[in-house]
Amino acid sequence: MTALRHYVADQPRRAPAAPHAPDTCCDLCAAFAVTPVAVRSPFASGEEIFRQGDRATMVYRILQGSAISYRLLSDGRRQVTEFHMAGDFLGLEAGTEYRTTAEAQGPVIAAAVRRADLAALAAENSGLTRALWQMSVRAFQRSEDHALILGRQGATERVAAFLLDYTDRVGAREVVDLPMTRQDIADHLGLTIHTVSRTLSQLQAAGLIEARSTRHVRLLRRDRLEQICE
Amino acid sequence: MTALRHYVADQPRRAPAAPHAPDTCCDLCAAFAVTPVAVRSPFASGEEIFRQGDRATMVYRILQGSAISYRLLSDGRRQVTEFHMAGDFLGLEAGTEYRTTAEAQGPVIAAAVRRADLAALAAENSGLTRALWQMSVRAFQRSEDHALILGRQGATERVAAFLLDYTDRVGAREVVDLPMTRQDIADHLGLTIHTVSRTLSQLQAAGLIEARSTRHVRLLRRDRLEQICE
DNA sequence: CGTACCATTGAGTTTTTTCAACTCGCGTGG
DNA sequence: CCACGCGAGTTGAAAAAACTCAATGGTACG
Repeated sequence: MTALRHYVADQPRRAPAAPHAPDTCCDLCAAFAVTPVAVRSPFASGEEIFRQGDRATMVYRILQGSAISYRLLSDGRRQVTEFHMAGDFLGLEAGTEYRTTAEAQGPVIAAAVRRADLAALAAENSGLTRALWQMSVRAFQRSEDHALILGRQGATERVAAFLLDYTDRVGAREVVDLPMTRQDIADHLGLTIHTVSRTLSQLQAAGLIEARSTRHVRLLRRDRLEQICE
Repeated sequence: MTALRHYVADQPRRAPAAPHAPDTCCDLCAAFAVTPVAVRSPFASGEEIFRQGDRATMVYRILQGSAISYRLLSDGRRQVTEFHMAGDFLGLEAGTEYRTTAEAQGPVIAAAVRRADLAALAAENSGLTRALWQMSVRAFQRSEDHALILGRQGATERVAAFLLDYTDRVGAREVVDLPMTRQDIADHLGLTIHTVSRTLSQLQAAGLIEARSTRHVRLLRRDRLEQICE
């Protein structure tokens, strides 16, 4: 699996809207290259990478596949905080405990580093420290954007924003493969599966998107989708 | 532990006037003590401390008074991201631009430090760097908690969570002074002023709170409020 | 083929918003 | 001193948005 790690290790990722600058990634990527890596991967589809409330001992980087992070209320309501893809780091923002559960959405290959090792490295490497800080700031900014959507936008705006954000992050121009279920999208956008489905149907009826299958969407009128988000 | 009391789940509490935020604060506080401080304060009530989109040149620390941070959509919808009180830092979120507008809610006295100076200090002081990182992580965690509320909780749960969070943060036992308007609360919770008002009335009718005046609330049944938040 | 799971769609209900009226407290100026 | 007006807050009734319940459709997989 070391080989696999090299396979995606220095892939520069992420396009326009997602603020994932290459420079901040480098020192972290380097850390993943040099420190003793304890890999628990591959994770099976649906397997938990870590769980909300667990002691946060490891930081992961997804090399292949995608994952989903969520939090649960006691009555089962779920808030999906983020969809992760190859290149993303997981578990960085934690204090002593993971605040979300991270679950593989299909087979996932991930590299792992002990938080303690990362901390030790960071103590000597100011670039790494900076990178860690930057990652937290980015996560904060994404979360704040998300809160704005959840607090103040309607269903159509939420779905449009999701489609744009996700396509940007995977670097897709037009056709997107959505590895998550409608339920996952709903739990991310604070809606029900029904509202998401209806909204997608309406967007298609309006000619803004084309659903080639349930998991493949084509954005026909990106401009108008952006307009919807204001 | 499943989530609830999640609003500020494991935030360290802040004391009212003397915010001795333990480890993370000290180095930052020290930075405010030693660097050339360019104070623009006092800010008049309603005055903007900085504005969304401005180049982020300064970091502030509130010494007296309270402030509110918000973001605006193009059509005027507003999302209040945070209520700030004495001891809080503003503008740390560290892009090149401020992502929110911060506004004084009444006369505010604040200390200010140039971001550049802070960065220079951080380059030599690893404790400060760590503190900066910690602040970002905290902000992220608060924002994630907020997103959970906005995405998955109803009006009563939102208002209850707000009351509990705010009283905790000011360190109030029972009676809280709310320096913000109903509109501010509504824009924080993703509701309308009407729903906030109605919900507070219902909580009072149910005997969970007592509204001594519109800006003074007494929490009679903290246990049941916590229960509402699950 | 049949089963299981996901997704879509319709109908009715609940929650929240919108619209509108009215109250309250407070400061100003007659 | 009191009337007035203004901003903030409350409350009722109607409308809109999203949710729940229920049924149907589609696809993958054994």
